Amino acid sequence: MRSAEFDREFVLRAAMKAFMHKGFNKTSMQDLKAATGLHPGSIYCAFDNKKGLLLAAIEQYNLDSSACFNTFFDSVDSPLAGLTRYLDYIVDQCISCEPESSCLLQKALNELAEQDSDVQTLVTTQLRRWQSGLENIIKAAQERGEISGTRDAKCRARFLVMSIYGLRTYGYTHPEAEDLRALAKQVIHDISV
Amino acid sequence: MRSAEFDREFVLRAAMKAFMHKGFNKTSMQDLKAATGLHPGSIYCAFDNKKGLLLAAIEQYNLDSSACFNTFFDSVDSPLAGLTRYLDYIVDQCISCEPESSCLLQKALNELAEQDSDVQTLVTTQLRRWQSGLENIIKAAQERGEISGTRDAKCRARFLVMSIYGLRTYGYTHPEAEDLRALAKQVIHDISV
DNA sequence: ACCTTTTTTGAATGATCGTTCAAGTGCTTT
DNA sequence: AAAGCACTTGAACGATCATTCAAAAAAGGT
Repeated sequence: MRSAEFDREFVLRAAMKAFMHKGFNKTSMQDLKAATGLHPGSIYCAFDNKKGLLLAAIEQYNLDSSACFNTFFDSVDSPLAGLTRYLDYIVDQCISCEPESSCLLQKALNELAEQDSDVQTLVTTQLRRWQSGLENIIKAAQERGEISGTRDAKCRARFLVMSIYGLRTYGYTHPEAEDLRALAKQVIHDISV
Repeated sequence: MRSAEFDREFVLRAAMKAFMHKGFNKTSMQDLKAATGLHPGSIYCAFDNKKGLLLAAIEQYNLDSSACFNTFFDSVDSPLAGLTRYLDYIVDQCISCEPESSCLLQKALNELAEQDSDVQTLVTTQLRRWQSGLENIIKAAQERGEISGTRDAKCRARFLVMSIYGLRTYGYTHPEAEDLRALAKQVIHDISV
């Protein structure tokens, strides 16, 4: 046996960035070779094909961003404050206008979900996981009385996911800090009441 | 002089559909030839190149959907009722899961805005127009007392645009009528209060 | 130290891409 | 009716695409 030389996480993060910059179809194997440092043969050996690399990159994206997600709720203070910080962070990403700060799941969804059922299935699974993470936070906030119980947590989590999608898309055309922060603030308010 | 044989609107609507099905990059000139019935030479003669056809299709999309938009507010009854019907219509589109019912502006934005400034500029312009249309409706609703004046119309229009983006994206992963209708209902409520 | 096994390498492949162009076709004007 | 011009046609172009493969390199097991 001989173990692979390349660092899998490094390669997947590089591929992630490449896909976020140009989208799936516009990113060529040459681009991926340049970004990852892997020759075509190695990519095909490790990930089957270009789509396999995308699927692996999406999984890595989910690992990374769920780790990031958790940092907002690790500390001991209120879940609602965590949500507020989380939305602030997303607004920061929108303002930065860097393709690397966009959401790979959303990009893949818009470009490929209607065409490729593998991508559709994987992205849907990952997004459901994220939504249920949000649902738990909301539930905790409701138990603390920070968020009203007039609507159940699942419904509120759905609204939050929808709003974050919307915020990111809106940011593409209108990346102005003040307005995006006001939108985020209203989302937090509408979630709480 | 000799006038063009093809029906420009028909061609642009056909191209629209093709782009909505596969996205810009994945739609080949062969696809466009099949969809529009135009040979490559005619397309290049009339629209310069593939991107030119996309830009023209986006403009046609805007004409069509702003005409459609107006039908929801032509009648004499309340602007708020119009907004409700409009959101219902968008939810219907989400539920149908037909690529032709998606939003070309949103697709183009996600796939190309970060890469191509012509597309970015055109889409941003069109979206601003749509937003200001919504703003006028909201203003009218506020004058009638249907929507509270605690927040200004521009801010509410922004929130509505954001929510509709979000709704459409959310629909890709979760096209279930009941849940989407509940989300739309909450959006209308949050807009009004 | 040698042999097996696996990865890496990078050139080559056939397919398909967007685009061009010269010949053909048919209005429109004179 | 004839001539001119603009549009249509569809084959051909070079470029680039995702993918393959055989040779070279390197690690592990004995």
